[in-house]
Amino acid sequence: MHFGERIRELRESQGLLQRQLAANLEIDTPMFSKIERGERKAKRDQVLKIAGLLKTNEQELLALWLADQIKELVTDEDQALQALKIAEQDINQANTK
Amino acid sequence: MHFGERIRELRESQGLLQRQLAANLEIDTPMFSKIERGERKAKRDQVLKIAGLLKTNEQELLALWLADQIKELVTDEDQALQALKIAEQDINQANTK
DNA sequence: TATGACTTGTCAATATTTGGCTAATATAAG
DNA sequence: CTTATATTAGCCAAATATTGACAAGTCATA
Repeated sequence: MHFGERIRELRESQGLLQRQLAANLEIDTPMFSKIERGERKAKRDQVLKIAGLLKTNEQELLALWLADQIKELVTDEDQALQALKIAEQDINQANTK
Repeated sequence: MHFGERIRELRESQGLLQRQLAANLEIDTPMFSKIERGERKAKRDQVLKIAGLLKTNEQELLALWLADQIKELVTDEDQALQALKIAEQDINQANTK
């Protein structure tokens, strides 16, 4: 489940149209469509606005949005999983220190 | 241990100078210095060249280089670890499918 | 002081990202 | 079949980020 899929689910379950959310984000409908399909990446502040508009958890959407970017970064890399492990260790290290 | 630290270790243990490696990469010494200190990010093909010049494992360096970028992407995000988990799951999913 | 290795700060060139526009497609109603 | 509305596709310009070069600085040592 990527970010776009999730916001589409939420949007449709609430009977909202792309153009309504797009208007609130001050972008046009084609751009919003691209974000939902994962063709374009939302900006961080757009994620927060979307969470507000869809009355959902900011944390969940931010996590999906970040995960999309991580996946994008490591796709086609043989060392993808190894790199994730290293990053995780380093972050944990930093947190406990 | 980030990418720059590792290549500095390797370079110094082999008695090489920044300007020697920089010349081989066709960048100037200040740029190489910045890469070692993590102030600038190497490009992927530079990572491979560096591995060759330092006679070391491409995989190890690529993993560190990717990990740096992942960390950069998620620093200051509360959902960093959660996002890493999601990305890991999705990648494993894709691999087994 | 003088030299060599490395670092810092700034700038221009380049590349990437973002968003808007127009047109195309799909779906549903009359 | 036509119309109306929603969504998607493709292209282009504006904004932003990245890359590398250059000049000047620090630091250590002879």
